[in-house]
Amino acid sequence: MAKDYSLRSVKVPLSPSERFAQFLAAKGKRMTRQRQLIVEVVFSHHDHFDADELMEHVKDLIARRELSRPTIYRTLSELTEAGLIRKMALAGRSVYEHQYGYPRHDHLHCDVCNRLIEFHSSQLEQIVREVADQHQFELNGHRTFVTGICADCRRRRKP
Amino acid sequence: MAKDYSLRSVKVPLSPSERFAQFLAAKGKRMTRQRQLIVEVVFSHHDHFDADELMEHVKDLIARRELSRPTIYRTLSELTEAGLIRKMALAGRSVYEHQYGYPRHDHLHCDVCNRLIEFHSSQLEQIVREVADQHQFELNGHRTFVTGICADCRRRRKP
DNA sequence: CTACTTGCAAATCATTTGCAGATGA
DNA sequence: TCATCTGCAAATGATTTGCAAGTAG
Repeated sequence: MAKDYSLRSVKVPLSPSERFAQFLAAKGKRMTRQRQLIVEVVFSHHDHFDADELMEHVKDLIARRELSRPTIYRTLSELTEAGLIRKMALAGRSVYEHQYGYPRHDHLHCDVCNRLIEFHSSQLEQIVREVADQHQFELNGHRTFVTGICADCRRRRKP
Repeated sequence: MAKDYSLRSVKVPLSPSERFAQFLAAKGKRMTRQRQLIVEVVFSHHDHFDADELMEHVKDLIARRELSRPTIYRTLSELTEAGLIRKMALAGRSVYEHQYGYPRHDHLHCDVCNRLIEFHSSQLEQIVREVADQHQFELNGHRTFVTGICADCRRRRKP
């Protein structure tokens, strides 16, 4: 079920769910049926998603009350805390993406179709390092969103 | 009442309130006492702020019911639409900053004290142009947030 | 005049929390 | 066993909306 990966994945020693189990154990927390399920769904395809989109993927389970909204929100927080996924604030709601096993990157955001396109630039990273340095800033990371209109939407607009 | 401006301002033909009046007129809208007041408060000092902080600046007016929360929200949207201010999603809530009469810039965000520090890098802008180009993306703008720990907080931590 | 605005109260919307029963180590 | 979970229902908190009364042009 290969998707349109714009960046390659990175080899990791543990699967996301193993890595999550490890994180939970270190915190005295447990790997439950629900948490297991959520990691698997989240990592079953590379995509940007929000809580509602994830909800959509498991709506039958929710209907069967084998999973609930609060648990999804709770688990997304834990996955974020564990560094498996990354949370970003985009137009009101929270959007998540894979972080574990996936290289650092930034985003192009299409104002028309709302799509997020990934890119990586080591020059950009270099500049960020320099700027942090100039401000005696202890660098943790950065996020760049480039906004505009994607190639597809441009074509669609000017036929 | 000079603040710690990290970037210079830019000459503009109209004051923010004049510019706003013009925008409103073009839309068949009116310059009211409340809208006038809000532009003035917003542009009375250069700062990043959210709706609540603005509320705080005018709490006496709200108490006297010369102004209300909904009007503040409504006006912030209009100011954003008019391009006078810029809205950014930061940790849950919306944060605003001046755009009119103020040069483009990006931000360093301190994870400890939450402060936003502005910087400008034409190299960064150049890279963004190149990336957009490579993706046949019609560039509108970009936002970069560099996260980490600011100089003050580092000093405070390691004495 | 009269369409645009405002404050108020109530509605939204996404997300969070308290709690009693269920369950993983 | 029993502390950690879960689903439920209700709470939150920021922002938005419907509406009757006020006001700018």
